[in-house]
Amino acid sequence: MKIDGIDKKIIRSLIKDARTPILSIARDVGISGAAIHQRLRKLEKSELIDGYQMMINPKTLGYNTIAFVGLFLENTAVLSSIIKRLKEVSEVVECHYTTGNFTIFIKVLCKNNEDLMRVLETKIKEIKGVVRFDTFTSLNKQIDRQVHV
Amino acid sequence: MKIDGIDKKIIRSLIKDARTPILSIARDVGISGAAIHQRLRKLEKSELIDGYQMMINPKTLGYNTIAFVGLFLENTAVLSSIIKRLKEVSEVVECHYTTGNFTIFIKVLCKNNEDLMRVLETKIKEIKGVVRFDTFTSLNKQIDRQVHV
DNA sequence: CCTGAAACTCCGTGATT
DNA sequence: AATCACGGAGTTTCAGG
Repeated sequence: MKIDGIDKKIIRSLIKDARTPILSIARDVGISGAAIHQRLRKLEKSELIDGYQMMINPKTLGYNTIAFVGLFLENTAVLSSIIKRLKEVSEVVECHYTTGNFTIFIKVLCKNNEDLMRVLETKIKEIKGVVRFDTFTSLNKQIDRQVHV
Repeated sequence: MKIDGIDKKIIRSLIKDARTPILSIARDVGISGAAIHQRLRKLEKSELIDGYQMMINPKTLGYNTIAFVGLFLENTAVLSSIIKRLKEVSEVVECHYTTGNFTIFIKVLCKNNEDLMRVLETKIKEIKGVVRFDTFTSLNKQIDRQVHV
Protein backbone atom coordinates (compact mmCIF):
# COMPACT_ATOMS: atom_id res chain seq x y z
CA MET A 1 0.00 0.00 0.00
CA LYS A 2 1.59 3.23 -1.06
CA ILE A 3 0.24 6.61 -0.06
CA ASP A 4 1.48 9.98 -1.26
CA GLY A 5 1.58 13.38 0.35
CA ILE A 6 -2.02 14.20 -0.51
CA ASP A 7 -3.21 10.93 1.01
CA LYS A 8 -1.26 11.77 4.16
CA LYS A 9 -2.95 15.14 4.39
CA ILE A 10 -6.36 13.52 4.00
CA ILE A 11 -5.54 10.92 6.62
CA ARG A 12 -4.13 13.42 9.08
CA SER A 13 -7.19 15.64 8.75
CA LEU A 14 -9.51 12.75 9.39
CA ILE A 15 -7.51 11.33 12.28
CA LYS A 16 -7.78 14.72 13.92
CA ASP A 17 -11.46 15.09 13.09
CA ALA A 18 -13.29 12.32 11.30
CA ARG A 19 -16.20 14.60 10.52
CA THR A 20 -14.14 17.12 8.57
CA PRO A 21 -16.05 17.69 5.32
CA ILE A 22 -14.33 16.36 2.22
CA LEU A 23 -14.74 19.76 0.63
CA SER A 24 -12.90 21.47 3.43
CA ILE A 25 -10.01 19.04 3.03
CA ALA A 26 -10.18 19.74 -0.69
CA ARG A 27 -9.80 23.45 -0.08
CA ASP A 28 -6.86 22.83 2.25
CA VAL A 29 -5.07 20.54 -0.14
CA GLY A 30 -5.90 22.56 -3.21
CA ILE A 31 -7.62 19.96 -5.36
CA SER A 32 -11.28 19.27 -6.07
CA GLY A 33 -13.69 17.57 -3.71
CA ALA A 34 -14.29 14.83 -6.24
CA ALA A 35 -10.58 13.99 -6.28
CA ILE A 36 -10.47 13.75 -2.49
CA HIS A 37 -13.56 11.63 -2.62
CA GLN A 38 -11.92 9.24 -5.08
CA ARG A 39 -8.78 8.92 -2.99
CA LEU A 40 -10.77 8.32 0.14
CA ARG A 41 -12.71 5.50 -1.49
CA LYS A 42 -9.46 3.92 -2.53
CA LEU A 43 -8.00 4.23 0.96
CA GLU A 44 -11.13 2.68 2.42
CA LYS A 45 -10.97 -0.23 -0.01
CA SER A 46 -7.30 -0.83 0.81
CA GLU A 47 -8.29 -1.47 4.44
CA LEU A 48 -5.87 1.14 5.62
CA ILE A 49 -8.92 2.79 7.11
CA ASP A 50 -10.52 0.80 9.85
CA GLY A 51 -13.57 2.99 10.28
CA TYR A 52 -14.44 6.24 12.00
CA GLN A 53 -15.16 6.47 15.70
CA MET A 54 -16.57 9.02 18.06
CA MET A 55 -14.17 9.09 20.99
CA ILE A 56 -15.74 9.03 24.44
CA ASN A 57 -14.04 10.67 27.37
CA PRO A 58 -14.39 8.02 30.07
CA LYS A 59 -13.87 10.53 32.88
CA THR A 60 -17.12 12.27 32.05
CA LEU A 61 -18.87 8.99 32.80
CA GLY A 62 -16.99 8.59 36.07
CA TYR A 63 -14.38 6.17 34.78
CA ASN A 64 -11.20 7.54 36.30
CA THR A 65 -9.03 4.49 36.69
CA ILE A 66 -7.08 2.73 33.97
CA ALA A 67 -5.22 -0.44 34.88
CA PHE A 68 -3.12 -2.93 32.98
CA VAL A 69 -3.44 -6.44 34.30
CA GLY A 70 -1.27 -9.39 33.39
CA LEU A 71 -3.02 -12.71 33.93
CA PHE A 72 -1.24 -15.95 34.77
CA LEU A 73 -3.14 -19.00 33.56
CA GLU A 74 -3.19 -22.66 34.49
CA ASN A 75 -1.41 -24.85 31.97
CA THR A 76 -4.67 -26.60 31.29
CA ALA A 77 -6.62 -23.37 30.74
CA VAL A 78 -8.62 -23.08 27.54
CA LEU A 79 -7.73 -19.77 26.02
CA SER A 80 -10.79 -19.25 23.88
CA SER A 81 -13.18 -19.73 26.75
CA ILE A 82 -11.23 -17.26 28.86
CA ILE A 83 -11.37 -14.67 26.09
CA LYS A 84 -15.08 -15.26 25.82
CA ARG A 85 -15.54 -14.63 29.54
CA LEU A 86 -13.38 -11.51 29.37
CA LYS A 87 -15.54 -10.10 26.58
CA GLU A 88 -18.48 -10.28 28.93
CA VAL A 89 -16.71 -8.03 31.41
CA SER A 90 -17.52 -4.57 30.08
CA GLU A 91 -14.65 -2.97 32.02
CA VAL A 92 -12.13 -4.92 29.93
CA VAL A 93 -11.40 -2.67 26.96
CA GLU A 94 -8.34 -4.41 25.54
CA CYS A 95 -7.10 -7.96 25.63
CA HIS A 96 -3.88 -9.33 24.22
CA TYR A 97 -2.34 -12.73 24.07
CA THR A 98 1.29 -12.11 24.96
CA THR A 99 4.74 -13.53 25.35
CA GLY A 100 6.70 -12.66 28.46
CA ASN A 101 5.70 -13.37 32.01
CA PHE A 102 2.00 -13.40 31.38
CA THR A 103 -0.25 -15.25 29.04
CA ILE A 104 -2.97 -12.68 28.76
CA PHE A 105 -2.65 -8.98 29.15
CA ILE A 106 -5.70 -6.77 29.56
CA LYS A 107 -6.52 -3.11 29.92
CA VAL A 108 -9.32 -2.34 32.33
CA LEU A 109 -11.35 0.83 32.74
CA CYS A 110 -13.01 1.40 36.12
CA LYS A 111 -14.63 4.17 38.09
CA ASN A 112 -12.01 4.22 40.84
CA ASN A 113 -9.67 1.97 42.77
CA GLU A 114 -12.43 0.30 44.76
CA ASP A 115 -14.30 -0.42 41.58
CA LEU A 116 -11.13 -1.85 40.07
CA MET A 117 -10.70 -4.14 43.06
CA ARG A 118 -14.28 -5.26 42.77
CA VAL A 119 -13.90 -6.04 39.08
CA LEU A 120 -10.67 -7.94 39.61
CA GLU A 121 -11.93 -9.90 42.60
CA THR A 122 -15.44 -10.68 41.43
CA LYS A 123 -15.11 -10.81 37.67
CA ILE A 124 -11.52 -11.66 36.72
CA LYS A 125 -10.38 -13.87 39.56
CA GLU A 126 -13.55 -15.94 39.16
CA ILE A 127 -12.73 -16.96 35.61
CA LYS A 128 -11.73 -20.60 35.54
CA GLY A 129 -8.10 -21.03 34.53
CA VAL A 130 -6.90 -17.68 35.89
CA VAL A 131 -4.39 -18.38 38.65
CA ARG A 132 -3.25 -14.93 39.65
CA PHE A 133 -2.54 -11.52 38.22
CA ASP A 134 -0.30 -8.48 38.41
CA THR A 135 -1.86 -5.05 38.28
CA PHE A 136 -0.36 -1.78 37.10
CA THR A 137 -2.59 1.17 37.75
CA SER A 138 -2.18 4.19 35.53
CA LEU A 139 -2.05 7.41 37.48
CA ASN A 140 -1.78 9.56 34.42
CA LYS A 141 -2.07 9.03 30.68
CA GLN A 142 0.60 11.17 29.03
CA ILE A 143 0.50 9.97 25.44
CA ASP A 144 -2.39 8.51 23.46
CA ARG A 145 -2.16 8.51 19.71
CA GLN A 146 -2.35 6.39 16.59
CA VAL A 147 0.31 4.93 14.36
CA HIS A 148 2.37 7.67 12.78
CA VAL A 149 1.36 8.48 9.19
CA MET B 1 -23.56 14.30 33.32
CA LYS B 2 -26.76 12.40 32.70
CA ILE B 3 -27.60 10.85 29.38
CA ASP B 4 -30.87 9.20 28.42
CA GLY B 5 -31.75 6.41 26.03
CA ILE B 6 -31.79 8.67 22.98
CA ASP B 7 -28.33 10.01 23.83
CA LYS B 8 -27.10 6.45 24.14
CA LYS B 9 -28.44 5.60 20.71
CA ILE B 10 -26.72 8.64 19.23
CA ILE B 11 -23.46 7.80 20.96
CA ARG B 12 -23.55 4.14 19.97
CA SER B 13 -24.21 5.03 16.33
CA LEU B 14 -21.31 7.43 16.26
CA ILE B 15 -18.90 5.16 18.10
CA LYS B 16 -19.62 2.55 15.45
CA ASP B 17 -19.35 5.06 12.61
CA ALA B 18 -18.50 8.66 13.33
CA ARG B 19 -19.60 9.70 9.86
CA THR B 20 -23.16 8.46 10.25
CA PRO B 21 -25.38 11.34 9.09
CA ILE B 22 -27.41 13.02 11.79
CA LEU B 23 -30.49 12.57 9.66
CA SER B 24 -29.99 8.85 9.46
CA ILE B 25 -29.70 8.66 13.25
CA ALA B 26 -32.82 10.80 13.42
CA ARG B 27 -34.74 8.32 11.28
CA ASP B 28 -33.52 5.44 13.42
CA VAL B 29 -34.45 7.09 16.67
CA GLY B 30 -37.70 8.57 15.40
CA ILE B 31 -37.18 12.26 16.19
CA SER B 32 -36.20 15.19 13.99
CA GLY B 33 -32.70 15.89 12.74
CA ALA B 34 -32.72 19.23 14.49
CA ALA B 35 -33.34 17.48 17.82
CA ILE B 36 -30.43 15.09 17.29
CA HIS B 37 -28.30 18.03 16.31
CA GLN B 38 -29.19 19.86 19.52
CA ARG B 39 -28.40 16.85 21.67
CA LEU B 40 -25.13 16.30 19.92
CA ARG B 41 -24.08 19.89 20.53
CA LYS B 42 -24.88 19.44 24.21
CA LEU B 43 -22.91 16.21 24.40
CA GLU B 44 -19.96 17.89 22.74
CA LYS B 45 -20.08 20.82 25.15
CA SER B 46 -20.23 18.46 28.11
CA GLU B 47 -16.87 17.02 27.07
CA LEU B 48 -18.30 13.54 27.04
CA ILE B 49 -17.28 13.55 23.40
CA ASP B 50 -13.57 13.78 22.91
CA GLY B 51 -13.67 14.19 19.16
CA TYR B 52 -14.04 11.97 16.12
CA GLN B 53 -11.18 9.94 14.70
CA MET B 54 -10.51 8.01 11.57
CA MET B 55 -9.04 4.71 12.74
CA ILE B 56 -5.95 3.52 10.93
CA ASN B 57 -5.21 -0.16 10.56
CA PRO B 58 -1.51 -0.31 11.45
CA LYS B 59 -1.05 -3.64 9.70
CA THR B 60 -1.72 -2.07 6.32
CA LEU B 61 1.29 0.14 6.94
CA GLY B 62 3.41 -2.82 7.96
CA TYR B 63 3.09 -2.33 11.70
CA ASN B 64 2.50 -5.84 12.92
CA THR B 65 3.96 -5.85 16.41
CA ILE B 66 2.36 -4.39 19.51
CA ALA B 67 4.37 -4.44 22.72
CA PHE B 68 3.80 -3.22 26.24
CA VAL B 69 6.96 -2.09 27.94
CA GLY B 70 7.39 -1.29 31.62
CA LEU B 71 10.25 1.10 32.29
CA PHE B 72 12.28 1.18 35.47
CA LEU B 73 13.72 4.61 36.20
CA GLU B 74 16.58 5.93 38.28
CA ASN B 75 15.43 7.58 41.47
CA THR B 76 16.90 10.80 40.25
CA ALA B 77 15.18 10.66 36.86
CA VAL B 78 13.17 13.70 35.83
CA LEU B 79 9.81 12.42 34.72
CA SER B 80 8.78 15.32 32.51
CA SER B 81 11.94 15.15 30.44
CA ILE B 82 11.52 11.42 29.96
CA ILE B 83 7.94 11.93 28.77
CA LYS B 84 9.17 14.59 26.40
CA ARG B 85 11.74 12.21 24.93
CA LEU B 86 9.15 9.44 24.63
CA LYS B 87 6.85 11.76 22.67
CA GLU B 88 9.60 12.11 20.11
CA VAL B 89 9.61 8.36 19.54
CA SER B 90 6.82 7.91 17.03
CA GLU B 91 6.49 4.20 17.79
CA VAL B 92 5.31 5.00 21.33
CA VAL B 93 1.54 5.29 21.05
CA GLU B 94 0.60 5.27 24.72
CA CYS B 95 2.40 6.30 27.86
CA HIS B 96 1.20 5.97 31.44
CA TYR B 97 2.65 6.90 34.75
CA THR B 98 1.89 3.89 36.92
CA THR B 99 2.02 2.32 40.33
CA GLY B 100 3.30 -1.22 40.66
CA ASN B 101 6.71 -2.46 39.65
CA PHE B 102 7.30 0.14 37.00
CA THR B 103 7.26 3.87 36.93
CA ILE B 104 6.32 4.30 33.31
CA PHE B 105 4.36 1.98 31.17
CA ILE B 106 4.26 2.39 27.40
CA LYS B 107 2.60 0.79 24.41
CA VAL B 108 4.79 0.54 21.34
CA LEU B 109 3.83 -0.13 17.73
CA CYS B 110 6.52 -1.57 15.47
CA LYS B 111 6.84 -3.26 12.11
CA ASN B 112 8.12 -6.55 13.50
CA ASN B 113 10.20 -8.01 16.30
CA GLU B 114 13.49 -6.78 14.89
CA ASP B 115 12.08 -3.31 14.55
CA LEU B 116 10.83 -3.50 18.14
CA MET B 117 14.31 -4.47 19.30
CA ARG B 118 15.83 -1.61 17.38
CA VAL B 119 13.38 0.88 18.89
CA LEU B 120 13.97 -0.39 22.40
CA GLU B 121 17.74 -0.53 22.09
CA THR B 122 18.35 2.68 20.17
CA LYS B 123 15.49 4.91 21.24
CA ILE B 124 14.22 3.82 24.65
CA LYS B 125 17.34 2.50 26.34
CA GLU B 126 19.17 5.65 25.33
CA ILE B 127 16.86 7.91 27.28
CA LYS B 128 18.68 9.25 30.34
CA GLY B 129 17.10 7.96 33.55
CA VAL B 130 15.79 4.69 32.10
CA VAL B 131 17.55 1.84 33.87
CA ARG B 132 15.93 -1.22 32.35
CA PHE B 133 12.63 -2.48 31.03
CA ASP B 134 10.33 -5.46 30.77
CA THR B 135 8.67 -6.19 27.48
CA PHE B 136 5.43 -8.02 26.78
CA THR B 137 4.81 -8.60 23.12
CA SER B 138 1.24 -9.00 21.98
CA LEU B 139 0.77 -11.93 19.66
CA ASN B 140 -2.86 -11.27 19.13
CA LYS B 141 -5.30 -8.48 20.00
CA GLN B 142 -8.57 -10.11 20.98
CA ILE B 143 -10.54 -7.19 22.37
CA ASP B 144 -10.32 -3.50 21.50
CA ARG B 145 -13.21 -1.27 22.42
CA GLN B 146 -14.25 1.88 24.23
CA VAL B 147 -15.84 2.46 27.60
CA HIS B 148 -19.27 0.85 27.74
CA VAL B 149 -22.13 3.32 27.18
C1' DC C 1 -37.09 19.34 24.58
C1' DC C 2 -39.25 18.94 20.40
C1' DT C 3 -40.73 20.41 15.30
C1' DG C 4 -40.79 22.17 10.55
C1' DA C 5 -38.93 25.07 7.23
C1' DA C 6 -35.43 27.84 5.07
C1' DA C 7 -30.72 28.71 3.73
C1' DC C 8 -26.67 26.86 3.21
C1' DT C 9 -23.19 23.32 2.47
C1' DC C 10 -21.81 18.90 1.20
C1' DC C 11 -21.86 14.24 -1.12
C1' DG C 12 -21.53 11.13 -4.81
C1' DT C 13 -21.58 10.26 -9.58
C1' DG C 14 -21.04 10.67 -14.49
C1' DA C 15 -19.08 12.81 -18.34
C1' DT C 16 -14.71 14.82 -19.76
C1' DT C 17 -9.71 15.88 -20.25
C1' DA D 1 -5.99 10.84 -11.58
C1' DA D 2 -7.93 15.35 -11.86
C1' DT D 3 -11.99 18.56 -13.21
C1' DC D 4 -16.68 20.42 -13.63
C1' DA D 5 -21.46 20.17 -13.08
C1' DC D 6 -25.65 18.73 -10.95
C1' DG D 7 -29.33 16.58 -8.28
C1' DG D 8 -30.03 14.49 -4.03
C1' DA D 9 -28.87 14.64 0.84
C1' DG D 10 -27.18 16.51 5.08
C1' DT D 11 -26.28 20.50 8.31
C1' DT D 12 -27.38 24.36 10.91
C1' DT D 13 -30.23 27.83 12.63
C1' DC D 14 -34.43 29.82 14.09
C1' DA D 15 -39.18 30.78 15.29
C1' DG D 16 -42.63 28.58 17.65
C1' DG D 17 -45.29 24.86 20.66
